[in-house]
Amino acid sequence: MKANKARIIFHLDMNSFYASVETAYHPAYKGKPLAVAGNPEERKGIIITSNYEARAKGVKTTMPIWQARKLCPELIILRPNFERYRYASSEIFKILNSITPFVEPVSIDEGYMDVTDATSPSNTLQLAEELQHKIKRELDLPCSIGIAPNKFLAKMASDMKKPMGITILRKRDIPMMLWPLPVGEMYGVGKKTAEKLNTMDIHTIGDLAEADVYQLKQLLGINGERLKNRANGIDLRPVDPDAVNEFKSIGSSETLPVDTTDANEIRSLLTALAQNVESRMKRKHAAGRSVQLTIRYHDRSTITRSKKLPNYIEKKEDILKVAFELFDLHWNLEPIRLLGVTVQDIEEKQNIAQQLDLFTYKKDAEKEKLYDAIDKLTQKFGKNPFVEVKEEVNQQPKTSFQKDFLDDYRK
DNA sequence: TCTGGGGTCCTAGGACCC
DNA sequence: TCTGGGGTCCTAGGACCC
Repeated sequence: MKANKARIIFHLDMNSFYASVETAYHPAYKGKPLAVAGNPEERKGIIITSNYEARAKGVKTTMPIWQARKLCPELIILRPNFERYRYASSEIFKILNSITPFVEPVSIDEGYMDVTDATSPSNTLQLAEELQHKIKRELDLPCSIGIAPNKFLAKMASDMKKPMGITILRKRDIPMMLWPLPVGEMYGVGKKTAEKLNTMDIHTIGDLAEADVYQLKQLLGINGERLKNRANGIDLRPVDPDAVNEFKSIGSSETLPVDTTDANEIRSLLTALAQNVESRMKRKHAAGRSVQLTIRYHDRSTITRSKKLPNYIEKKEDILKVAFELFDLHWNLEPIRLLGVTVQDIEEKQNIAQQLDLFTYKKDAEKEKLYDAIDKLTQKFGKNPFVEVKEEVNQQPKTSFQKDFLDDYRK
């Protein structure tokens, strides 16, 4: 990236994605109010996505189904079909990648592209139109595209015209297009932050742009400064195609059909959650060093309890052992609404091969071999690299001496 | 008659070490 | 008889986003 060249960033946002995919599969639903929702027999029966016809009747995401039906009796409600959405998503990103390798997926239905070197400024709008039409033509899916010199402005721009909109937001457009918006509509400002900003008499993005940075930092910490910069159109984050692979946690949670205190039910749900986490970790060739348990009680109060482990783990049994341990330690015996299991501090296995090789196979023969090696190397180097931890070798090399030892041991 | 499930990032306090 | 200051790691919770 040439430093002096202004970037051209696209933010592409699929319009009511799940609902649009369903309509593409069932053309007969076109033009009718439609929503994708969980099981209406259970309380997870809430609206996940609705199309524009349904939104016009007041149907909104997270609304319970019974409420949506009241607002819109003719609403077509479908169960989610995630394989379908994942497949559509991968087809979309194939199209984006055919234009430039600088594509950063942010979620299943949204991504950034750095097209600086894939187009010239005079052809940018045409490129966006072609892209939008191609996705519509080939997949029958509508999207909106924001075009701007950075990610934040592109994100705000893609939100301005929906569905099937294309919006250009240049630096010079900021005072007219961005500043009049309520501060709560800014990406990164939720309900709580908006309330806090209101106490500083900041109501629009323009107010935020000229607010005192020290006061903002007092109110919001480091985020205060960042938000002020964004409001002024400053955002230097690069489009990072690898970001999608740098996940840090994998978790699974589920709301029970009814609150429970039944030990068997709890055990079997935790087992299923651990199983789910294991298989997704396997798919991503990952292992993790920390397990977190989430308990949501009948009154929706939620606690999280976690434990950092000496080793990377990947197996269901290992995850489950820690989850049960945390559960026994922290459950207050109140009825439970939701349980969750998450593995954190995740690494791809190829990056932790050394530790897995050396430290998780430490049992028995492997351990003997290791101790022999330590003895031998202690003589060779004149000191024991693990002098303080000989009985507990489950740790990463910290000193260059320990690292040398590992390198030598692996030969 | 209510509010899912998947994530990321930041903050703050306590333990521990120097 | 009293007790600094900095740094890192771990844990829990909160805010936000899709």
